[in-house]
Amino acid sequence: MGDVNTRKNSGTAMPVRRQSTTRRTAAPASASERRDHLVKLAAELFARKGFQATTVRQIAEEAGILSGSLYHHFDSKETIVDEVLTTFLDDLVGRYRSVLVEARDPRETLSEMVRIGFGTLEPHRAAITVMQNDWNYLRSLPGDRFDYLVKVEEEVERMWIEQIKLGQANGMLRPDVDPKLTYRMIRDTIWVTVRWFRPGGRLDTAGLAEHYITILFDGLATGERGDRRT
Amino acid sequence: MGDVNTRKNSGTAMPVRRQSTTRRTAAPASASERRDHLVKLAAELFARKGFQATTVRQIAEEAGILSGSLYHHFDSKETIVDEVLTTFLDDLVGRYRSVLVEARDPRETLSEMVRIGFGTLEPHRAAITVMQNDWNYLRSLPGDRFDYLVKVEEEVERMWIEQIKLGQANGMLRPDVDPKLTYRMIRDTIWVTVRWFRPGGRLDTAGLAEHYITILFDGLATGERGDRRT
DNA sequence: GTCTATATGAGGATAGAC
DNA sequence: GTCTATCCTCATATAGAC
Repeated sequence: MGDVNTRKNSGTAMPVRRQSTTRRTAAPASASERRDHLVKLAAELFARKGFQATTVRQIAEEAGILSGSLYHHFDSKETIVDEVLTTFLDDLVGRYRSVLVEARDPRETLSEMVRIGFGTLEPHRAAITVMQNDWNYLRSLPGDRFDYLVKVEEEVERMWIEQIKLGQANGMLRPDVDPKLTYRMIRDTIWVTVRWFRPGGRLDTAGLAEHYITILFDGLATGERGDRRT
Repeated sequence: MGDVNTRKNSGTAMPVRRQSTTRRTAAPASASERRDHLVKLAAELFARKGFQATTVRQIAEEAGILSGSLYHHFDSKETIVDEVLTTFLDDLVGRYRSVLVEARDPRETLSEMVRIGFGTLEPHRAAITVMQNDWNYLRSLPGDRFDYLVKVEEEVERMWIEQIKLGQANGMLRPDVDPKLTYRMIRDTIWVTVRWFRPGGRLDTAGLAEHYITILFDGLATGERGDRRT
């Protein structure tokens, strides 16, 4: 104990930050890279088997070391999953923000946000999976370590809902849908895709995004209520 | 061991059945009821904490007995979760089938299927949650015990896709969306709702269903591409 | 930075008394 | 049908040598 271990939870309110590790002197970088590599390996295992079902022994084995050695890099298994999630969330929120500062019309902004969501699927597949499957469990752990999950979630929700309301206010979106409910459906639809999305399938994430945007804005119906069967 | 324990996995191909317990003689029914009650308690815990994070001791405690006593009713923790899931899936598939035999126009049938999905949210909230969160883990267990999850999943997928294709064939649904992809989006949107749906909120499940059906068929857009910003 | 060795605890499951 | 008592395994984490 007492090593390079805990890299996070220095913040309090705005939890999404980090990524630029605050490198002290002219550090060798390899330490950080090694750590990142371990986190990646762990993330894959967490995604495949679930956080709890993944043992530190398995993580170590994957890295070609013994479980005890892992504790030179991390002070606990929780710290690892913590880093998996914050890395993803930092990236996600950063992307959202950069779209929002450009402030186009709400429909275009919302489409862009959908594209961002699907766009994170590939680089952050493991993290998203962990978030989906282990959210409840992590939130149920004693302590406030994973409170930031809810914080980030709330910030993202505000971003989406604001755009939806803007769209309704200027007449581009139908006024009779509930903004919050609509947001949740969009959100869920995007993230849950990690369950079945595999790179190299018929559609890439960009294709997925456009497909979804089409249905979302224009609906499945053609307008015809006819039935000519054939 | 060697009791009333294993109640399932007698079948091979068509996995969804059971519920009518094949009561041998004129059994007291309370045995079955007791068992069902225990399954319900366990389901709630599984849903809240995750299958693995839930210990048999917790389940027993919830029931006011000791963990050893649980093994009078079930031969393993897996058997319990198994029963949680099959109970739900039996009901779900049964409901789908009864809609499909009535064969109305595809749009109406699809709407009805959406209603069914949301309709299971309340009675089967715990089971659906478990299925969402622990699917990967259960599937990763050694043995073929949970293979039926995939079997049922495939059957349900066929039902949906057939209706979507019918709708496209007779001109009611836009032909330029991918049926399988569309099905998945619908499916995911419905089930993932268990994450946040709580009975007694602003909308009941029927309201949720109508809200979603509206968006799904008619889309979010009004047609106007204008911006009057008020 | 990794190893060996091990503390420490918890979990699933069993046997047999009541 | 439940309890007591307990087995066995496997988990996270630690201490200190190399």
